[in-house]
Amino acid sequence: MATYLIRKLEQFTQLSSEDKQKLERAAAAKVRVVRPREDIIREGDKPRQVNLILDGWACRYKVLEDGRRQIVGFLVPGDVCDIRMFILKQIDHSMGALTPVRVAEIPSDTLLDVIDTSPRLTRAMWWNSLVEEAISREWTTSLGQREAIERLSHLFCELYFRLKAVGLTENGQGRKSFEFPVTQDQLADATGMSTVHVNRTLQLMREQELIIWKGKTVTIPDLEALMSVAMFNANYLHLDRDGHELDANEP
Amino acid sequence: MATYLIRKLEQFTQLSSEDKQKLERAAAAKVRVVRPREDIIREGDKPRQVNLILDGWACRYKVLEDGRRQIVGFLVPGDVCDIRMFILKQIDHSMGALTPVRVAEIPSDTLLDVIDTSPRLTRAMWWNSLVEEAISREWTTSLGQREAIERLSHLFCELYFRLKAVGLTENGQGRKSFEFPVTQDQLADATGMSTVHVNRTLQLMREQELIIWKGKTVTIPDLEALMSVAMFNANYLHLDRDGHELDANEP
DNA sequence: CGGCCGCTTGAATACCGTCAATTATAGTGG
DNA sequence: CCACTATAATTGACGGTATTCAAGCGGCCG
Repeated sequence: MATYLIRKLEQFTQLSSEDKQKLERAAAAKVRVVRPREDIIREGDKPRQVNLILDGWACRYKVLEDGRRQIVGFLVPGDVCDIRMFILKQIDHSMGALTPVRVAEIPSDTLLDVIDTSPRLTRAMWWNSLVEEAISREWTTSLGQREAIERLSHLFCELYFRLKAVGLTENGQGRKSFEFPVTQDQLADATGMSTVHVNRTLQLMREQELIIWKGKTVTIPDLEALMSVAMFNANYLHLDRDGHELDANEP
Repeated sequence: MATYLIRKLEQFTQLSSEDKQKLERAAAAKVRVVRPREDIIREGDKPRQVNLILDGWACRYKVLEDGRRQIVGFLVPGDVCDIRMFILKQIDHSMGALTPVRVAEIPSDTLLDVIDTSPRLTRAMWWNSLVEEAISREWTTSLGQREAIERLSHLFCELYFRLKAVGLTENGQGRKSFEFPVTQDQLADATGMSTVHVNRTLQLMREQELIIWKGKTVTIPDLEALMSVAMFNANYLHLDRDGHELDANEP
């Protein structure tokens, strides 16, 4: 159940089988299914438990008084939505399902117990938080400095690397692809662009063979080229096993 | 020395005198002075210790390959730059001084000891991280959805509330003010606008009496009005003592 | 097969960026 | 104390990127 989370954390350090079992047990407790367009949790709610995305896509978003909406991050399998947020009276942003989503509802205490009794897991979860913060800063940078085509390219790069880390990409004859069940409207809300401009920029990207997007599958024919357009530097995702000295010593 | 940090944390929960002494002792260890335009820490560096801003203004920023720069957050007295970042091989963004800055260099272990031996401080520092993340999301929202005048207004609101929390604002006859030693160039880098447009938007804001900016002092004649233009909702800063049930029981 | 949702297109326009030059302010040294 | 210099703020003109509005197309699902 917690396979994706485990895979992700192992980008930082190799977990022990005990670590993994603990996570599996915690995640197996209670599973909720959220339908597309429904919220997993809504701004103003009192946080109750930790939500772990088992399957499907969701997003974090904020809504302004006048209805303008900004998606501030995508949530994919393995993402933990709101660890430690239970200390707040109310949550400050919403999380909504983009596809049918299976969410593990883990009592905060349970998860903290699991994490805090293993120094390795403690560090791995710190790492996870640090990466999330870095992603958020990168979004700010994209929205502030990158123009349309760079911004979209950067987002596709981010998602490719994140999905690769949890094993949700394919790699056929050098062309990398992944499921991308997001509409152009949602892409517009995420990049701070109008839908029309997203559409036109995507056409440009297809012409330049930066991406192929058919149905719900995105293919990247030439990752180097896409990264170059995006000025993408993967360092901020910290996928190079920064915590290898903590690796569990198992066969 | 750690006065501002203590004041900030007490927006979440009342600390005990022991908590405060521990923080004071940790922050007194080693103090470094960084001059304007110098970096406190640079992207790619190996994080060595935790940096606490004692005095002065700094910012977090990212630089793209072609030199474009985005400021992704302001750092003011009481802000902790990089707690827990020492587990990473290299840091993913830079922090630069905007004014002369006094920084307390706290060994990571020292700070973790202090924090982890007091459940109250543990929670208070969680809260601090959650607020920083929320601020980052709000910047993304501003850059994505708010137009120029709203964006600048929102930033002034954020800074007013943050500075008020650490006691760095004045309140003369209903007009709120604070030191704001930031140039229009830097403001442009922070809001993702050109300097020219920042300048013109500020003129507009002065005409509408949303702000008065003389020398290095910003005055807000009518906070309600500014908040309204910015569509500012202070909830995300969580300044309403969410952790009051942890309050230390002291006179 | 009809309807809805998402994608696409065109035209007009607004917002904001760039370039380049000028004015103001502050810090420095004679 | 004042000239000198660097930095910061301001202005005008122009162009480009992106938004808005509105309409048409197309595929998927009941």
